[in-house]
This record gives sequence, structure tokens and C-alpha cells, in this order.
Amino acid sequence: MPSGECRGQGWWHGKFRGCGYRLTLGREAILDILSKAEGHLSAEDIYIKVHPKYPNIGLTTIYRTLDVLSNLGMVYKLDFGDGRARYELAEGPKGAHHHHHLVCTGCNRVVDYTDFIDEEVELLQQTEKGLGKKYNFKINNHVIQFYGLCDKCSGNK
Amino acid sequence: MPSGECRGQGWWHGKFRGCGYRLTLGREAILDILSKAEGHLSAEDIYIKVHPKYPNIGLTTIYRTLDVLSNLGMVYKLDFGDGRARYELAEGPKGAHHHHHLVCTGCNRVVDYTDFIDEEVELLQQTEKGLGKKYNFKINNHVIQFYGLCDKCSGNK
DNA sequence: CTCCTTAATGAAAATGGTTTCCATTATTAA
DNA sequence: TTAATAATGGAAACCATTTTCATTAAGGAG
Ligand SMILES: [Mn+2]
Ligand SMILES: [Mn+2]
Ligand SMILES: [Zn+2]
Ligand SMILES: [Zn+2]
Repeated sequence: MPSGECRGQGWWHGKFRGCGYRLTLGREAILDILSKAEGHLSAEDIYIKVHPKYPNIGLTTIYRTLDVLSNLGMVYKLDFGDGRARYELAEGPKGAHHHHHLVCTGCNRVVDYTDFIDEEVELLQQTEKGLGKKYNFKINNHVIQFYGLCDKCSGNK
Repeated sequence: MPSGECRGQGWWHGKFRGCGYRLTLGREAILDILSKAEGHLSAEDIYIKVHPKYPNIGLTTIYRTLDVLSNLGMVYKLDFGDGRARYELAEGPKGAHHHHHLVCTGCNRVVDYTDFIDEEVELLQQTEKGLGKKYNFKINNHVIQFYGLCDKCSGNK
């Protein structure tokens, strides 16, 4: 992880500032796709979306950039059990929009939800605090996913 | 998924009953390992533990058996981000011992915790109920994992 | 603006966990 | 015991991700 500064015009440029990462066309393209297409994109999904406009950006760069973004905390790397990692922006230009996931094990549909977050947030903070103290962990992230069958898939059975 | 009955002496035989699965040496060996070695074993871990006693059980069978057990709900398939699936028994002979995980992103250490489960359980039930109704999901499982740095790893930084 | 250092990149090859194939074996019901 | 077929193992295939390495280009210095 290098150190230094950089400049640019996108909202994410500030995030790079102070981390010494160079601002390249590829990285901008990938961040652009991620900030527009909301959802849960795989590396290949991103590649396919980026390719028409920037045909010279390879899959390898997608993976490398996602790794950087993930380490910077700008992107969440998710696993929904379909054999490939999926990525989503941790927060948009307007700020955080933290949410959890509801995954259908039948058709792999994923629902973002922010409902019930009030009680959840409270409990999570308590839990993080308690666990951190008890196990001497510096907790900085969590994953909460519910698995089940969506209406269509439970109807099929 | 076949149908029928089966017999045996292990506590898990009952689980197989009514599902039509045949009770084989390999499956017993794998369940045996899982019930003894608590932890989070990869398919290869299990293979290595099973091999000395049953050298003729292949990795393929390990994977297939874990898949069956996972579908039966007898085993949880977990992802801690280290590139391989890990498995743990959903419950032992004495009953359930549901827990959540605390994962160190520095050294990959995983802590099982059951503390704070009381409030968690209550909230989870509420949440599952609410989400299920709102999104028409039949929720039957959840994953909760906290990520952070353990004492050793946060000291290193 | 030009030069220089070195981070970033792309294409191809390698990796490695998991799955598939298929001929053979073993479990179970009859 | 026998027949039907589920289960198995070894090898090959799969395929998402990583590594290699020669080439390009971002960005600071001057
Ligand atoms: Mn999401
Ligand atoms: Mn565990
Ligand atoms: Zn579904
Ligand atoms: Zn650690």
C-alpha cells in the first residue's frame, strides 16, 4: 500500500487521496459501473459492462481493482453461495446505505433490506462491543444474511 | 432425493431415516469425524482425517457426502473467505448448539460464540418473521459473522 | 513540458477447490 | 439370492481467481 496524494473529479477520488493509489481509467470505469448499476455484480458482470466502452481493460484488472477497493473498504465482497464472489459499493456519493441480505436458495435471488435495521443496529452495536471486549477483537465489519425460499420457489415445491 | 427407510446405530441414522439415503461406511466415517473434531473443517481436512482409517474413501465422496448432509440440514457449509468451504455439524447428539462466528481477517482464526445469543435470538426471530412476511420468503437459516482483527493481529499493526 | 521511477496493466499460463464422467461396487428391498 | 439402482473412486474437466512477466502509463521532480 503506497502513500501520497492524487486528484480527480469523481466523488470517490477523495477516497483514494492519501492512500497513494494512482487514479487510472480502469479504476474509474469500474467505480462508475459499480455506482450506477446497483445490485450484486460478479467480476465478470463488471467486465462485460465495462468492456463496450473500454475494450482494453482486462478481467485481471477488474479483479485487482476490486481487491484494492475491498481493502479500502469502498466495496463489499459478498458470497451468496453461487460459486463466484459478488461486489457492491459500500456507500454512494450521498453516504452510507448499509443493508443486509435475504437470499433465495432456490433461484439465487437476493433482496436487500434495510427494514428492522433500527433494532438490529442497536443489537449489533451492543454485540460488537461485548464480543470485542470479551475476545479482544477489533471488530470492523459484519455479514448478516438470511436464507430461505422466495414466494416463487416455495410455490414450486 | 430417494425415499424409503434405513437402520443403524449412530445418532445420525435417525436423520437419514425417511430420506431414503443409504447408510454407507463413507458417510458414517465422515459424520464420525465431524462429530468428534469440532471446528471448521474443509473437505480436504476431513479427507485427511478419514484417510488413515478408511484409505479407500476418496475426496469426491467427501464432497458428495457433505453436499447431502448440507441439503439435509445436518451440516452447515461456511465461507470464511479463505478460498475453501468449511463445514460444521449443525447439531450434535445432545441437540442443537447454534452459534455465530467471529473471524479474524488477519490470521483467519475463527471464534465460535454463543454469548449475547439471548437478545440475538429474540431479534432474529422477530426479524425473520417480519422479513418473511414482507418479502414473502420462507426463511429457514441465517448467517451472522463479525469480521475484525484478533488481539495478536491488531497488535501486529 | 519532459524525464524518471515504479505502480498498473493485459495476455497467457498456472492454480486449486470443486464437479463431472463413467465404469465398478455395494446397499437395500423384494 | 437377486435385481435395481444408489454410491463410489480415480481421472479428467471445470472455472473462478491468481500469478507471471514484459509493457504501459500515472504522477512527482525538475
Ligand atoms: Mn446488497
Ligand atoms: Mn462454528
Ligand atoms: Zn427463489
Ligand atoms: Zn488474527
